[in-house]
Amino acid sequence: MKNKLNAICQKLQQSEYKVTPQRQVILKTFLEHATEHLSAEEVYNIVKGQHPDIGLATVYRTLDLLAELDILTKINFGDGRTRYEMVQHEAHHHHHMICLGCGRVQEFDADLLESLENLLTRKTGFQITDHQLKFYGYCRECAAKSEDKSGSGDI
Amino acid sequence: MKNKLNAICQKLQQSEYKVTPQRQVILKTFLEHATEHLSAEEVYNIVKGQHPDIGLATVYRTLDLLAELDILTKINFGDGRTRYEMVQHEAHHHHHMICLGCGRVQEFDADLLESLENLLTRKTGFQITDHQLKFYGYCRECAAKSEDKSGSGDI
DNA sequence: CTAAATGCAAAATTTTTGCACCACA
DNA sequence: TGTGGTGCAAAAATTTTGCATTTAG
Repeated sequence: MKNKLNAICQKLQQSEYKVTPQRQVILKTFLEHATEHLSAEEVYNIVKGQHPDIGLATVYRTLDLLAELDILTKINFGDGRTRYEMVQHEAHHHHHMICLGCGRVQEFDADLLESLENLLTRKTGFQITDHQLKFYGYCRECAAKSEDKSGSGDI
Repeated sequence: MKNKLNAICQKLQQSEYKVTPQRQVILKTFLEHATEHLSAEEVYNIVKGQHPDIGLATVYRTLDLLAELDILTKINFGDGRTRYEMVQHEAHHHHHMICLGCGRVQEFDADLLESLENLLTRKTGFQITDHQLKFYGYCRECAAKSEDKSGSGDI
């Protein structure tokens, strides 16, 4: 974990950006919440614990910067705020299953898209650098609940 | 096209919603801009031509309603506003290729995800009702442009 | 030392809400 | 005719920006 933080700080320095304590704390937050998809405000609240007088604007600016540097990715689950997660370059592509019942977001891995990407590039000339796949539906628990009601659709 | 509008209006009536002129004009807008991905404000500006004293709030409320009824889908391309497009139940699932150079959004069809969905449901119990796949990269034109610069990465 | 980064507060944007009035069914 | 829908304006929520001050390199 420390390694990763250092690696990213080096990346910052090499890009002529300064490694400020604020930026470090924000990065640490993402490393320590690797499974979550934090919004700017959530990051802000977590970070205030370790760096009480940080400003929300700094959080926004840092998230923007880190996304620009391909250290974070923006994601949007449709809840009105932009969320961020660390890019895992080594790891397999992972995607999201968003439960329409309880709103929980599960992840799964899949590299099955690569052949599709190649096909698309051949057919359209579009050079793909990244993809994002989301499945919407109902998680096991919510699916079980709505079976009780044996309804034919929305409540 | 008229058929489709009528079908949707019936769906509204059956759900005990009223078919107001505002709702009709908004629906017509989506039928006439089938290839675009309109935001609330864009819809509002288009619709004001035919119904000058419509309110932006009504547009938001109508888009919400239509999304709830599964007539529209919300999409988010990361430009800070929610966009909408008509759901095409008969048609194949289509997805988006978003150019990071010029921002244009192309579409493509693919049903290749179905086997993946089945696998996931078997493994996780997650009942999938919909999916969304986005490819990010560079369209043919932008890819050609950046080849000139023969750069090794970001500018 | 100096350009970049920060904090604060104000502004800009997008979306939601309260309420009196209107109109579809 | 009555309830759901609408317009307006105000509020809420999220994100961006200007500027004086601080700080990393």
